[in-house]
Amino acid sequence: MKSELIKQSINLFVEKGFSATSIQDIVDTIGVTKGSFYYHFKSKEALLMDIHSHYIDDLLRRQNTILDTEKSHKDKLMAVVELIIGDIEKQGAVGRVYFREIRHLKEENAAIIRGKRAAFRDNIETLLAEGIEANEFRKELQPKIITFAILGITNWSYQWFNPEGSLSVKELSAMYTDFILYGIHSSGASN
Amino acid sequence: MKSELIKQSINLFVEKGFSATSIQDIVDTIGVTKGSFYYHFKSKEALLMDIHSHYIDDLLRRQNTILDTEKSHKDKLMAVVELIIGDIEKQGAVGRVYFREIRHLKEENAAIIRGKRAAFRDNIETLLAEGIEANEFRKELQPKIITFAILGITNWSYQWFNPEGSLSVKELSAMYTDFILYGIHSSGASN
Amino acid sequence: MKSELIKQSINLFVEKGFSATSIQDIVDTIGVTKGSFYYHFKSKEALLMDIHSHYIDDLLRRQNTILDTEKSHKDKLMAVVELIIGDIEKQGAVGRVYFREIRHLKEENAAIIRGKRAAFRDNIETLLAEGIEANEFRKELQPKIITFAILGITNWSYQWFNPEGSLSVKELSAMYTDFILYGIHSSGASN
Amino acid sequence: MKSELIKQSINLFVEKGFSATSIQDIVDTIGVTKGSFYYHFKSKEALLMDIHSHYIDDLLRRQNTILDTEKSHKDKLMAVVELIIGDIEKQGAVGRVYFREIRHLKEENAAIIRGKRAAFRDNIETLLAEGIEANEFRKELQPKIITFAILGITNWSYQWFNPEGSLSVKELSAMYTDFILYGIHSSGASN
DNA sequence: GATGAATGAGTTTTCATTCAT
DNA sequence: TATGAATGAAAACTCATTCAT
Repeated sequence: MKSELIKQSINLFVEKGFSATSIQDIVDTIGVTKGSFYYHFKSKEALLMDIHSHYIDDLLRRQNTILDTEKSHKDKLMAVVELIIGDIEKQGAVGRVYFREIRHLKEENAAIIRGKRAAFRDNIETLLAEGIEANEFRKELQPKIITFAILGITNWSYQWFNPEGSLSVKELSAMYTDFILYGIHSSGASN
Repeated sequence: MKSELIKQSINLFVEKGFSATSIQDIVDTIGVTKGSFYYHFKSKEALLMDIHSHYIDDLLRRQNTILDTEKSHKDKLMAVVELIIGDIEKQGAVGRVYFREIRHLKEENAAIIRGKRAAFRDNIETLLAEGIEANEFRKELQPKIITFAILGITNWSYQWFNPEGSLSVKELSAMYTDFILYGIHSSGASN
Repeated sequence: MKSELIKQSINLFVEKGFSATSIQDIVDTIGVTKGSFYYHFKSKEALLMDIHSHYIDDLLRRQNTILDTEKSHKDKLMAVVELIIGDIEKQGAVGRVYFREIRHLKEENAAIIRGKRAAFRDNIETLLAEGIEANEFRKELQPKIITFAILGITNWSYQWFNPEGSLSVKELSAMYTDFILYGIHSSGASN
Repeated sequence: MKSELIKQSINLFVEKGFSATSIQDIVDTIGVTKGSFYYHFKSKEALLMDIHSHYIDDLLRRQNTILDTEKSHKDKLMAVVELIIGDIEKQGAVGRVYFREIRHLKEENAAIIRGKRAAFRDNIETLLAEGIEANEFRKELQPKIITFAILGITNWSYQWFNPEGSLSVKELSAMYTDFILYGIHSSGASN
């Protein structure tokens, strides 16, 4: 029931936004009462924090697995891009909430999430820096800025990409990987 | 006074979000009463629409100037990237509202804005398609998808880039242009 | 209208207690809406503070007048006792709220009221001390403790005394003055 | 466990008031669940009634012992004053609840408690009347009113007296007995 | 142009109580 | 005896909007 509340609230948050979604809206979708909601969550903000925590924790765990498993820096980067974009299929809605609603967490919680977001970003930045060192990526790149560019590409796709359309998640990942790589690869040649 | 209301509301919308900002919050910052607000705006949503309209109209106008003025497709693309990123300096706050709060427009108005957004996007898509045709860009690219990638890079920068930091708007534009070009340019070589 | 809200809320607070009285209860008695209440008061606690402030400020002002006007310490004390008890007639309800509900003020406000209560008490204590000095009252008394005893007598009367019964406010004051005096007067003889 | 619930609830009622204390607050202090509470008490009001009943029954029993044991009316009165004030030490918290929260009993129970309060008061009134008859106290006193004065003195002390301060319960009783006596005693002379 | 007062519908949250296990 | 989950009613408070002046 708690997980049902989370699931439905995510859909509503995507559709109407966090502030514009009322507890009443949420409980109505599964036919329980507001009291029930507050049995499971201390507050509306606590629910939002729950959503954010689970999402980024899961993402970080899988990112670490990739970094431990893949061999070349290029492969690592490709896998991370696929990780983010691949999620649109199963967790697109959560992702949209995650990218959009962090400002409705109270400062204390926002700081925790921002810390984890930074860790996720730092992992990419380090990956780029090491790839440059290893001559896999272009020397003149600034890892920090390129990291933001890559995240812009992947994260923005949550705003427009419909995985049920004619383009699959796999195909989009491939295109974006190609786009990113042949901008940062030390040789400028395409495949 | 109307423009003062717009200016202050933009700041508040950035800080707290549209839903979480009350008319009272807005009028308090300039020391007038709610009645005054309703003399100038029909509703809270009308104010939001006003902000959206001016922003996208201005952007479209400048984009068209670029498309009419610049020569090569490469130069056109570079200028459009600079247009978006350069705006962070003077209109960063409006941009953040524009990217974030469209879902609080009523459907009728949202449709208008979505139309103009699509026009802005289509212009880039067309530019890419023509660039491919003209052999300036790689043949195998899908203009529509690459457009989203480019917009991801530029629009996402509104979320993190601080133009008062050590990196200037000019420098960021240059880096991103380079990053984009040498991923889409038919020759893979960097400058 | 603001004063009407205060008046009715006092009656309800006496009857049901502060916590058990809802804003709805209050506004219902004068047929306005909750919104109106919150236009005039920032919160329920602010209303309670308003009641407390006015009551004690008025009391202190009148106590000071007495201390400045009356001649002997005995007369001053009698007048203060009459002040407190006499108020039951016109402000009995406010007094009952004042004595009972201070713990529902937020700490910040409670401290202010406690300060003024202490001032009122200190004035009596000083009066007693000076009366002892002047040989009007018994030497062995501890002014501080006797002050509490006197306040106990007068304040407790708000809990049981009905000024519309067979005993008038004047008569009660006289009885209590007599009771107090011939316990503290240096001669133990009654009149 | 039942007695533990009573003990902790008394502390909370003193601190926050009956209405402002939730069942959750109570059970949290001893680490059980609300269900447990309702195994032991039919309702929140039943708990309050339990507290009131035990307190006044105990007080009445001890008052009767005093009335049966002590010889002179003066001694009886002194012992009753000591009884009330002495309780601040061991049962100060219950007393504060008892004086303050009677209005949260349902009418049926409030009537029972009011009856017992009246009995306690009547015993003092009778004691005074007999003392007057026996020439121990002043003829012109109205026993009923003086009873309220005495109760005012003693009961009010629950609002300010800290038995852990520099003044002991014994000392306070002595002072108040002296204060009361040499106001009502037929001879006006102090000890 | 601007204000002050009011509204009504809605918001988040609390809480005494119940009950199957 | 005790718990965990749920309820329903009500609480305090907010807020976009209106309107007479």
